[in-house]
Amino acid sequence: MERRRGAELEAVLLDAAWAELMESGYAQLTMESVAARAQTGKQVLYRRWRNRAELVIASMRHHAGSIVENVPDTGSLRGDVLGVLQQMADRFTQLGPDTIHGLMAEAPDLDPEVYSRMTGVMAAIVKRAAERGEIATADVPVVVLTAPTNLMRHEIFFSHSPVPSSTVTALVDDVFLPLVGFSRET
Amino acid sequence: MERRRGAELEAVLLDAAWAELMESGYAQLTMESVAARAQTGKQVLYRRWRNRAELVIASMRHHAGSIVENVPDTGSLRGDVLGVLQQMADRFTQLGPDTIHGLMAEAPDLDPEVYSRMTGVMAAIVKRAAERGEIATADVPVVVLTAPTNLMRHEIFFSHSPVPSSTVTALVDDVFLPLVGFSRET
DNA sequence: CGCGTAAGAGACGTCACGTCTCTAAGGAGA
DNA sequence: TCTCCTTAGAGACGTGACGTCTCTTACGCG
Repeated sequence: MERRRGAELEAVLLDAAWAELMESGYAQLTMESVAARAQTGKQVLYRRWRNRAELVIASMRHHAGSIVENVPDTGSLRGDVLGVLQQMADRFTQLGPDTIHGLMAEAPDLDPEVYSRMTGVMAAIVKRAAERGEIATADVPVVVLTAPTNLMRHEIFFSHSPVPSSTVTALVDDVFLPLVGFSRET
Repeated sequence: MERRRGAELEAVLLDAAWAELMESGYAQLTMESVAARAQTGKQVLYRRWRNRAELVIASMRHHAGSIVENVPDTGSLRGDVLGVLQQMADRFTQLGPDTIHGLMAEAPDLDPEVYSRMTGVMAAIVKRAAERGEIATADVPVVVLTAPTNLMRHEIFFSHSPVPSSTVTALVDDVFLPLVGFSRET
């Protein structure tokens, strides 16, 4: 019997967790079920992660890169913001609300850094827009900068169904753009 | 031994659940602990609520009335919106994030109605403001109407500490009022 | 005054948790 | 090539809470 080790084994574990998550959802995912799917023992999991939440978070990170490394650059402010929000929507509707809520409940110390990340992304987008002259200034209150991503996150968390794209465009056109003094033409 | 019944007993149960929630938090609250505190058996709880989440929600409703029944009327748009947001903040910082997240995770069908409720509250406030002439029109996109309360809810859920009042005022002054075309004087 | 509903109490089976223990694989070093 | 040491693979184990069931007994209703 080939015995897996190190990084190879770890990848198998994370894949097993991801598969379990996609197939049965967070509530059904147990350390036992992941171990069984990976054809190993629970101890192998507990050696690496302290609990279910950490395992699942690691598996999410393993499975998909971060939005931060993939900031859209469409050439227009509107396009960029839509791109970011759409990425968030896609990312999380894949998971479903029960995973999100479960994780929140079990991982009290889920990086606050994760949330502030989006602030940086939005700041970059706004800066570019200002340089292009689309808007007057990149000097925008933080609360405005984070409004679209926060509202998006709110939708994701509280709507029990995938976020419709009409909501995404409304967030951009009726909330964000007006706030940064972007006058709509068309 | 006096045997409690009906509404009297129910109140005792809800109070016990609330006390347990305040004292130990949602994670520590078990059907057993509530039953013990109320000096009764688990069956009495299960006869009324299907699970922990339903019990806790009932206990929250029992303990504090709804914001809807208490819409602020300060005479100014700004004051009214601040009032609503502050009520939300107070309400939920009392509970703590673990209760919120726990409930979300365990009560998948937590009334969507609960969220849309706030839309009505905000609509009423805006309507009054329009009638007073503070703003040009009460015809505001839903996404704008719900922006402040949704952002507030977002803060409550994701900040692990009480929401500072500076955030509350920023939401009103930098996001909501500009969106409804309220020009700040001072 | 007798009946029926539900309170009070707790036993019970189940499930997943997280810990522990044991055997054996297979890489590193001599 | 042999030995040692880490750790994979497997599963037993104790614990805690769940939600169900059962039993006795209080008490409101007719």
